[in-house]
Amino acid sequence: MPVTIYDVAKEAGVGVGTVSRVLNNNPRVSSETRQRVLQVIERLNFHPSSIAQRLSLRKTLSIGVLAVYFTRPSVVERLRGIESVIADSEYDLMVYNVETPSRRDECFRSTASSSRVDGLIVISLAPADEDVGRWASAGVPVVLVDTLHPTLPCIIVDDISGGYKATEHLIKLGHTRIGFIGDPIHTAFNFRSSRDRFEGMCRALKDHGLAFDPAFHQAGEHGRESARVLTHRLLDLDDSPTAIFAASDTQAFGVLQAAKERGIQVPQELSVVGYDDVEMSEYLNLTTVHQPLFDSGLRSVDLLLHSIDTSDPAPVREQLPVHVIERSTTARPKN
Amino acid sequence: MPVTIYDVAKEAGVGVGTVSRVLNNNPRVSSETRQRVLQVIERLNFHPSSIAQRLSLRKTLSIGVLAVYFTRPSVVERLRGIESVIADSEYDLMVYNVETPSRRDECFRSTASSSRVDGLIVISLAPADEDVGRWASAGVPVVLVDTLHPTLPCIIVDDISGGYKATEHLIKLGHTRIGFIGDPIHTAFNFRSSRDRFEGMCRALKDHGLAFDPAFHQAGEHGRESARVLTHRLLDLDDSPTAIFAASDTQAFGVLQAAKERGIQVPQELSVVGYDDVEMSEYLNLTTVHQPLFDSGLRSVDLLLHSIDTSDPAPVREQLPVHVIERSTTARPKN
DNA sequence: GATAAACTTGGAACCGGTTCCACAGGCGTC
DNA sequence: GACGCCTGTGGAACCGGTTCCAAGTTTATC
Repeated sequence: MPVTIYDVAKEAGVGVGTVSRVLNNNPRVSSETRQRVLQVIERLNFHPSSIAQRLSLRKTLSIGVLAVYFTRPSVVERLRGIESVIADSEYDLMVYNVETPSRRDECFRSTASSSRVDGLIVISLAPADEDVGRWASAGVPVVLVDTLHPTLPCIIVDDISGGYKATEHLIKLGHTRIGFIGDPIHTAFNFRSSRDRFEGMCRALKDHGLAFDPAFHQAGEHGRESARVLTHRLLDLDDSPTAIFAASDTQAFGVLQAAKERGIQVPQELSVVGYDDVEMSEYLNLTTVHQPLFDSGLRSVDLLLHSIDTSDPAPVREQLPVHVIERSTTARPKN
Repeated sequence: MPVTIYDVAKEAGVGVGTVSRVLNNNPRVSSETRQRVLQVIERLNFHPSSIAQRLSLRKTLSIGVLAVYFTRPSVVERLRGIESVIADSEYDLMVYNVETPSRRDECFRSTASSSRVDGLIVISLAPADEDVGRWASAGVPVVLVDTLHPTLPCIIVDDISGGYKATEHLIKLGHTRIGFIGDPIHTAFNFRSSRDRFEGMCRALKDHGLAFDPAFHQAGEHGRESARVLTHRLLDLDDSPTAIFAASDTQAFGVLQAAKERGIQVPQELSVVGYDDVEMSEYLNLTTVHQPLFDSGLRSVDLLLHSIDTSDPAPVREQLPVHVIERSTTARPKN
């Protein structure tokens, strides 16, 4: 039987309004009364029911984060950025992990029904106009990370530019036959990062007057093992690439594995560039494209909190910088 | 201005009780009335306020997870196990990340104040009797993972046995000079896993009649870089170890790095065993002790849900099995 | 000493659900 | 036709806070 504000009021000989004012540091309470109430609160070990507060304030005091595959290193890093801001706020963090389209739809729907969350951050999932409409009519502010929608604030990195820079790095080293390993063009979640990185690669090739051999584009399920298999396919080609750009570090690790299995020296015989700069990349000395994952999470919460406070869903589009980190998996080609 | 149950009741020409009964599939409603109410709900696009439900039911419908360093691969894997069960339940998942003792204390306290969460899972953090008392008096069921308390249900792996098995594996290969790299004896969070793994190691040595050289015990801040430095210290010794057991895979990676820096061949000149079997270990062919991280999360939610439903906080102590996975970082010593 | 202004305070109404109680009406039984 | 039982329904009370309004008290002003 928990202690309520009424118990405190009766015990202190005051009204509930006064107790509430004390709880909320409202200055319109005499310091004498405040002291008395505080003592009773202490003595009865009273803690206000946060559920009742939420109902009364019509705020849920929680922020939802909707992530795909939240165990992937890049997502974890974003989550850490998000958590670091929320921990210092009055909000709680609710995590929804999505691994299937049906679960995604369910989450999109349930977060739009009123009073689940005060705000929502969606990572790497592209909502349909219909979903956006539901959130809008439920009055739930939403910020997107690593994905776009015309009417919502978005935090993105310029994947096209990232792909461009990675490729340019290889071209400047002297590579002309560059392979690509990425996600399938059409994924269940319609991810665009791998596509955009490839697009950036194509532009860089074109700008430097290089042709792209369609056989050099290999796509398969995201993951190390799949990338390993695809790499073997690339290296089986007659005029195989001297460098491979992988759409993620995880996939780059698969490339390195395949090279090792064939006894191919990296970087002497094959250069490899990844994308994300996850923690393990430094350890494995992988040349990769660094993107500010932690910061992307951080900024998304900033935007969201601002959007909640001002109910001003300015469709900001914030683009964070990327740059190539040169380590030891890239070098001039042998000849 | 959201639609409430009163709007629905008025529109359908029934009482609020009837609407509530329809919402909760209470059979004591004539099918004719039910149809009418459902139509109105559909037409007004009514979604019950989950906050109001929570207040009324006196349940928060959410489960808290309190984790230290939730970006560590081993913690992430546990979280994934937890999330997979909660996603199928009626509960929401609230994540609290702890990186400092003061944040830990704040979280311990806030989760104990009533009506924050219906249940709590604590990962790797040892609560004091005082904290346990607060949760008990607030009526919040708690399950511990990877840590112990006499009056709470706990999911643990037997770290002593894990350390024993890892060491025995090395001894059977013929190693007699085995180094250890682990966390400091006293950490801010009083982690016991590293200590226990070392304890298991000592027992294995003793059971096989081997002495342990105190200089072979190196402890430092958890992390790859620190482990790398400590490894150099071990290898600088006159009679340096032929094998090193690291208290975690992350630390084992640091050991491998130091060996590489010295041009020491693994496993020919140095055997290395890790602990956790995180995803990267398979890739790096690290011999390690596998512990069922995903399952530990899974089981903890099972126990917690049971505890919530029956309010029977049976202080179960469930111990999950561990075993050595032999890969290519261990071999017979050179001589 | 009358009046206004400022400061405190109590408590009803409200947030939006759930649940229990009372009651109406239909039906079967003796 | 008196009684009991079952089904369906309305609505008040309740969960535990916040907030607004009215009223009481004190202080300032002339």
